[in-house]
Amino acid sequence: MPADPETPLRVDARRNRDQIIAAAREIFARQGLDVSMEEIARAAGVGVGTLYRRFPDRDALVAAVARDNFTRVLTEARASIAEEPTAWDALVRFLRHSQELKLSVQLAMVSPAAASVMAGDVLTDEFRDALLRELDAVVHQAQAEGVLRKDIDTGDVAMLFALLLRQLPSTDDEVARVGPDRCMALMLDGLRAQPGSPLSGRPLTSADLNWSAKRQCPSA
Amino acid sequence: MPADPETPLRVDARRNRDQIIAAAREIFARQGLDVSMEEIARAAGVGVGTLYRRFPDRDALVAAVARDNFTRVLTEARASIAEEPTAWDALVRFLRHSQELKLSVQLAMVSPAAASVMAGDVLTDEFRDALLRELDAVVHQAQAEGVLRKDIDTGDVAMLFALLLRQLPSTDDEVARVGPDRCMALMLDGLRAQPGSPLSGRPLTSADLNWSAKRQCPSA
Amino acid sequence: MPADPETPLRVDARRNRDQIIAAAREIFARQGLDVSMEEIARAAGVGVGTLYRRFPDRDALVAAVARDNFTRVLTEARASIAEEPTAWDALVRFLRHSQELKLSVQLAMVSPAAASVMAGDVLTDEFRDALLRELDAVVHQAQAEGVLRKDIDTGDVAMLFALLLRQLPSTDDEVARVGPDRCMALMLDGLRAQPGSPLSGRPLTSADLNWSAKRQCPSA
Amino acid sequence: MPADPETPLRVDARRNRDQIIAAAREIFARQGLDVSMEEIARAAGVGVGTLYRRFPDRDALVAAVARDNFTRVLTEARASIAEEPTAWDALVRFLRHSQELKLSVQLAMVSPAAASVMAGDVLTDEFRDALLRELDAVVHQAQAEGVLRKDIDTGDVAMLFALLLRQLPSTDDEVARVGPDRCMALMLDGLRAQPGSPLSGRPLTSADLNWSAKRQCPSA
DNA sequence: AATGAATGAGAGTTCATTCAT
DNA sequence: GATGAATGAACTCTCATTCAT
Repeated sequence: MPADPETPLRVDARRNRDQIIAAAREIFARQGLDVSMEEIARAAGVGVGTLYRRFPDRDALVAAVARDNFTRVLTEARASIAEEPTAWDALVRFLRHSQELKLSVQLAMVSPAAASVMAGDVLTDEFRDALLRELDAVVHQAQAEGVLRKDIDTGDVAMLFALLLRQLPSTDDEVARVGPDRCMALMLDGLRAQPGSPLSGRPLTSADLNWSAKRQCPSA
Repeated sequence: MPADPETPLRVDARRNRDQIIAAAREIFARQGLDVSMEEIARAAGVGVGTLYRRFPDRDALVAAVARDNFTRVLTEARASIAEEPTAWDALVRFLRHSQELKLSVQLAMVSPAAASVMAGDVLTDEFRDALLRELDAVVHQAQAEGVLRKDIDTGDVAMLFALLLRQLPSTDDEVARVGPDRCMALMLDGLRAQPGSPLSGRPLTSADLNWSAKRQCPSA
Repeated sequence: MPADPETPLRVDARRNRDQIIAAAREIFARQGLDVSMEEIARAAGVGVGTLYRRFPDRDALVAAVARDNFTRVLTEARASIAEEPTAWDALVRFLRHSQELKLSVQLAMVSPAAASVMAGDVLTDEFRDALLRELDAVVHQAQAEGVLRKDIDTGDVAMLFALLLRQLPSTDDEVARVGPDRCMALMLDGLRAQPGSPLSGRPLTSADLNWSAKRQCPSA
Repeated sequence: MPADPETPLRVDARRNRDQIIAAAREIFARQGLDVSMEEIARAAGVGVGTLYRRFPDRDALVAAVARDNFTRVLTEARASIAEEPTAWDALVRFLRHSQELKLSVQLAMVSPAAASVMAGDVLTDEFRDALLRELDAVVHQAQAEGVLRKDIDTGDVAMLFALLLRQLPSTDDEVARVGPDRCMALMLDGLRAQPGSPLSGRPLTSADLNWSAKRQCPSA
């Protein structure tokens, strides 16, 4: 019993943990959150008992999957910024690549059930803050570059971006493939519009995005 | 003994039925489909038994709520077309007003669970087809008006529109109020962009949107 | 509200009552006791409310059906005795004709659920006693006639007879038609056997058949 | 993960399974099939969950109890044949001992509800066929021995025998004890009658007893 | 008096979680 | 440490019975 939470897990335990998260991510993405623990354990090739040894309850597993995904998104965001020549390019690449993460990220932010799970999770908050800091920088710089319209702020971009992070209603294969790309391109054109049409309210900043905080729904 | 389904319900039965659908719509919108029948019945002010007398099972209730909403959307679409001076205005008003229906419409098209319930429902198919016909007309006319970009088609508009029909991650009140409006305005600017940035694939038509048709997922 | 239970029902009420009993008899015979009140009411062409006005609860209906059948059996028993030349012939005819009543009579005596319903019902007791009195006479006289073996009594005959009052496992049509007849003939040969094989215990009299009395199963 | 159904159960699981079947047999015999799963679980000393882990649903439990009993009957039939000096003695012993199994066997063949559960069950069919083969041999040999009347066949014996496999209306203890024995003896005398009275139809063979086969009743 | 709508207790079944092996 | 068996609360749905129309 490692009293110290920092104590790294034994290799096999670590492997189990990873397998479970991977399996859960896959299944959550494919079928939504409504899966039994039994099924996740089976997909991960372990018994339920093992699953529960790693994650005290269902919510802990969901949170872990969500955290895992935030990390991936953050990593990708940083890579985009580091490797692309302009902030606008970084933003585009980030959005485009995050498409790949769509299936999993949506769970972390979209499902009301998942959201309530994440409420108040410290690690999640940190990740989100870090992500928003990066995004802030890109957005403001893209505006300085003159490509991104000036009457918006990071919050607006993030919201638009969040919309894309949902699975579209399934259609046939071709549409499923190009549809999201086309939507994104249309959105990017909207973000680039100069002059755009007047927007109601004020630019929404990253501070306006206290996602999932102050949640009160007790049951969901 | 009204064996005939056409036989109108008794007034009180009718009232109950309406209350149930209203309550279900409200709750589904707020908490998603994952609500117990008990809870819906309570919200509607009736007993579970009554709920089940009206709707043979959970799916029947979901389907009824969905159909109810399709009707509302269709009505609003037609009103927009009839009353607005230009097709573009009609499109904008439709999208804007459908915002109000957002909470409920999403159930009909977005949730995979709901989608599987609707699969093969004749009435739903009719509503969808009627809706797409109206949308087709508006879109093409708006392009003729020169406002809507030419490299897209009804399917693209509908997809973008469908994205908005999701509940945004809840934030504080002000953001929740203006956020969707701003997103929509940005999207509209994207749809209006002339010239827009190049889009991948070909314009998606209304025929590409065989939502929920030919579904085979056995489990969902 | 007729304070006097003797007050005859109005003609239409009477007709309803009869229709309900007839419908219930039919359905009970065909599908067993496990039928909803709704279904019985529908088969009788009345609403549930009417059914409940006539029979205060489910058990009362079952009891009424049972009593109705006892009456029929008793009538047939008396007719057999009156019209047949020998007691043995009367017995045979009675058993053979009661075959026709089988489907319904079994409910009154066979199903444990029904039995518990009948427990302590005064009218049922009277009918049964009357029936046994008739049977006693026939049995003893048939013994006096020298046809029926002497080492048995009415209780034995009744038990054997009760066995036949069950629906045989369904087979194909031909078997279903002749099977019961053959069984009965074999039983009659057993009853006629002179000398028969030794029987354990003592002859069972009609007094030994306190069917369904002193029942204690509370739930069934 | 025993995907293989052959994998033997863990000892404790096995013990629970047996307890459940035993409890179910007892209760079914006493009160009929109309018992709640809760009650069966309680009688077996386990939770409902355990019951459902072992038997996916109510029908599976009924089927398991039935199969268990067919095995017992078959075993007894074979022992009778092996150990008794004549076929007639084997038949008598079999019938007499199967009396003990009466309470449970009736479930397998008598209740219409149970019958529909067993329809198409392969194991049940095998057991029944094996049982009828044994019975065929005994019956024909007993006829060769000159004890059993010649105008009947296995089907007739089985039908008569099946009648006994029902619970008699309960009476007082003494009668309940000797009653079935006396009935059986009377039946045996009927089977032995030489010459017996003429029987309608033709001898029913074991092939006539396609119990519960080709069932099509969808509701029962 | 008749009808059928409403009710709610209870049955079958699932699944998150605990615990013996 | 891992496993999967056991548990029981919760959910969906049915039906005997009551009550407004």
